[in-house]
Amino acid sequence: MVKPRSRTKVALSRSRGDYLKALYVLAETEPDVAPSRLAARLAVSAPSVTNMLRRLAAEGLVARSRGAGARLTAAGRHEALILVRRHRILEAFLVRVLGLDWSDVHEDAEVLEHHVSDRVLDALDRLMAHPSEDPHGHPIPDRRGRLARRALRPLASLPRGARATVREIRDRDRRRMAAWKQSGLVPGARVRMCDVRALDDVYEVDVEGRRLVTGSEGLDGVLVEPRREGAHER
Amino acid sequence: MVKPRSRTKVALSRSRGDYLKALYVLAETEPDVAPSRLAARLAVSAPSVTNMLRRLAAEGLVARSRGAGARLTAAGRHEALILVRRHRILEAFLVRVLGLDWSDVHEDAEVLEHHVSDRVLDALDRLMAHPSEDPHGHPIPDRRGRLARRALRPLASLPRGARATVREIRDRDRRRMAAWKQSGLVPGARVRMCDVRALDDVYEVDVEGRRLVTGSEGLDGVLVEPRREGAHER
DNA sequence: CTCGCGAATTAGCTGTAGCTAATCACCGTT
DNA sequence: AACGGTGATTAGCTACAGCTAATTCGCGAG
Repeated sequence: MVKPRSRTKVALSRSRGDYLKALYVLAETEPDVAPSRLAARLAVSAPSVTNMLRRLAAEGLVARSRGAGARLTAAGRHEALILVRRHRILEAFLVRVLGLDWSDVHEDAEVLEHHVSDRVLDALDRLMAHPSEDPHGHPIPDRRGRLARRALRPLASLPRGARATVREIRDRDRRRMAAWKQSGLVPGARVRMCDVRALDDVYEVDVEGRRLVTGSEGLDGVLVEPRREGAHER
Repeated sequence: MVKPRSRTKVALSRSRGDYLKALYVLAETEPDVAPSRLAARLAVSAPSVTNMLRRLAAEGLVARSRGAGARLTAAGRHEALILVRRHRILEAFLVRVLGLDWSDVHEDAEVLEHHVSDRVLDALDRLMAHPSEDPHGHPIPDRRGRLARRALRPLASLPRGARATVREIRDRDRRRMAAWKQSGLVPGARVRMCDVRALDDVYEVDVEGRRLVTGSEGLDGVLVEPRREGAHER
């Protein structure tokens, strides 16, 4: 097909981008990403990972030190963030403009992020007046790939009685996402941790007035920003 | 990568779709499309065309009779029309919603038509209240691939003094398209053929009150619908 | 210090879709 | 009827990105 130029600004292939994004995401929990983790996340075989990492390393996008997995270089991280930006702008568009379901737009954005031109992306961004967050509450990196960093904590980590506001929903499974949406756990929702029984792994959370009782697994991926006591009660 | 299943509804690859669309368009001037014409239009080599036609024939999308070029089967024509529908809906979106330039959206639509899901396409269509034409005046096939056929004629074929309304702008070159836009030759524009000097290949056309003098080449691709004399003067 | 296990890598294939170079086929002249 | 030229096809390669099977590496246990 067409020749994908070397160093120049010619947009990576679908696969390359997916690897970079996965490296970016997985690096959050562990900076050195093992090939096996990449293979699992991308649903490809281990040899495929080895191969692709070799290519990406040759292009200066990832660094590999023997025995210590792979990590993004500055250039690689930049590429990843550009893709994250595209993804989130697209998700915002799909939900806010096209009215598609919040919990269901990931796949479409995943495909389109690799194919939409900068011109179209900018137009989408403009149409929405440059949103700062996607529909799941994730901040959108700016045009240069800079990301506002926020101090959020898992909902399950709130002490009994604490109030907070849901800020981000992190998950790749639309079924769980749909369930959260159902129970009101959406960005902006105000919550209060009513009861924590860590031994039984049971959490009782007040979500905008409705009572949610669930195990910690059912809260995994919901990030909140604690609210001061005495702030305006809803 | 992923396995592109056989007969089932799994959307053709980028290349396959491009061949089908080219066959569809080229068949308008000559039903049997010679491989060389395909090669020229798609900017690929002759052997590549032979190869791809073999594959498409094996899938029942094109028919090849020795010595007589290729033509779409009913199935192939349907696929082509579905792509045409996607393309035109996308162009309409890019212009009407995103405000991109009329003469400049072809390339983006060309890429996106292969990657947008039906769900998103339908949402775009809905957002625009199911447009019947794209920004160049081309009718949009319906969901089943049926296309309203219209009787239009080339602007250059109008006799001296005839009045008409521009309906379609057919061209793949954005420079020419931009030039037409500049001179007012856009779908809906009312024109009158003031003078034809066929020998010198000079045409003088009144476009919404402005005088345009050009050779026939400068009008090629502008299709009009003649207006009755005595219809309401502008 | 060696063994074995699991993770990583190498070897070698598959499929898509492009390419060039070489060959073949048909058609109109002479 | 033979010849040449245009255009189509075959042969054989390249690149990407995946795969399985086989091999190697590194590290902890004995």
